[in-house]
Amino acid sequence: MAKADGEQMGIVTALVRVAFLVDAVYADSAREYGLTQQQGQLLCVLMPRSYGMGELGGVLGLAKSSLSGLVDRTARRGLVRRETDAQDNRAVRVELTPEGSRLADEFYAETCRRIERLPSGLPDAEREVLADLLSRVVRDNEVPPVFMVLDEQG
Amino acid sequence: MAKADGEQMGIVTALVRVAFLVDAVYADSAREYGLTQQQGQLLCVLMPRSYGMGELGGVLGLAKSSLSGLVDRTARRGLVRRETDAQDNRAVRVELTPEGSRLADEFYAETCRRIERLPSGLPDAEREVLADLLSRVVRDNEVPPVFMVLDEQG
DNA sequence: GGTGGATGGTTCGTGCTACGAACGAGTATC
DNA sequence: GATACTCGTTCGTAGCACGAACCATCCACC
Repeated sequence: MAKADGEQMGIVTALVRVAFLVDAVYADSAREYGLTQQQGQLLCVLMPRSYGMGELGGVLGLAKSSLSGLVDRTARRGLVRRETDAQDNRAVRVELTPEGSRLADEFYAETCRRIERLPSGLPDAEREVLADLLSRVVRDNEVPPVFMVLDEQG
Repeated sequence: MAKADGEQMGIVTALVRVAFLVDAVYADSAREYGLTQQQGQLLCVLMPRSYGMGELGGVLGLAKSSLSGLVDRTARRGLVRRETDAQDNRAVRVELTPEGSRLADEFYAETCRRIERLPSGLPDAEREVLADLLSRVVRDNEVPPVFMVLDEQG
């Protein structure tokens, strides 16, 4: 059943291609702030609060050693720091530095502007439907909070 | 306006989190076939036809040097090969080997199965709406064919 | 209190991946 | 024939991924 403006792709192809698109926009936005995609992602996750390494690894889907490296490199940039956990001397909590928080805010805001443009060809009502359907997919699949909901900011 | 099962996130957050989800599933699927995400992506792009390096770089969004490296590593695996372009001796065309084609088919089929499960919590009608809306976002943003539409296969 | 297992995180080794600059071979234009 | 441009590779560099091994700390059990 071809649509007027070309054959419709299935849900699978549409999801993969949209993911590719979002990744590209996200990576371009990060690059503007001198960040890699992974560093940007780390900063975004840390915006609401600090995380332990175990939980952070779970959210980002990274092996422990990968996360140690990512935190090392980002800490070396002065954007995050490790604090000893008062309740468990084995653990550390990772949090944004003031510089990291400032950069995260700017990166997050700019990334929101860019991502927001992607569905701008849809009428408002359809964009609302899209947001609802995608939100339910996110919830059904228990996607971790890799990007803040807009009103979560301080 | 909170939904019954939690506050709805905006379109931006939903898009980013869905992309994160799809990426994770795609990477897991690739790993099952001994592929990295980028190698899997390369194989998928090459399924319909061969590509020149310039065009391939454009589709995948990679620098020329990055693509040379990716093709090198994948060729070393015996999954792709370079052919001299008959019309331009500077150029090469990259195509799947028989082994690469076989692996690409399996990887693609399995990835389709896994991605197809993601929106399975939605009723059929809503999934159809989601496919339509996402397809339009893909078209509006001129996303390159990084993943085949299902009926394109031979 | 001592012991053993589990947990939290780091280091190491290895390979993949990204980019810009520079380069060589081939093509197109004058 | 000379020059500019194109195509793709190589080089140098840095980031990033994982599993194995390790060390320090915590907790349960005796």
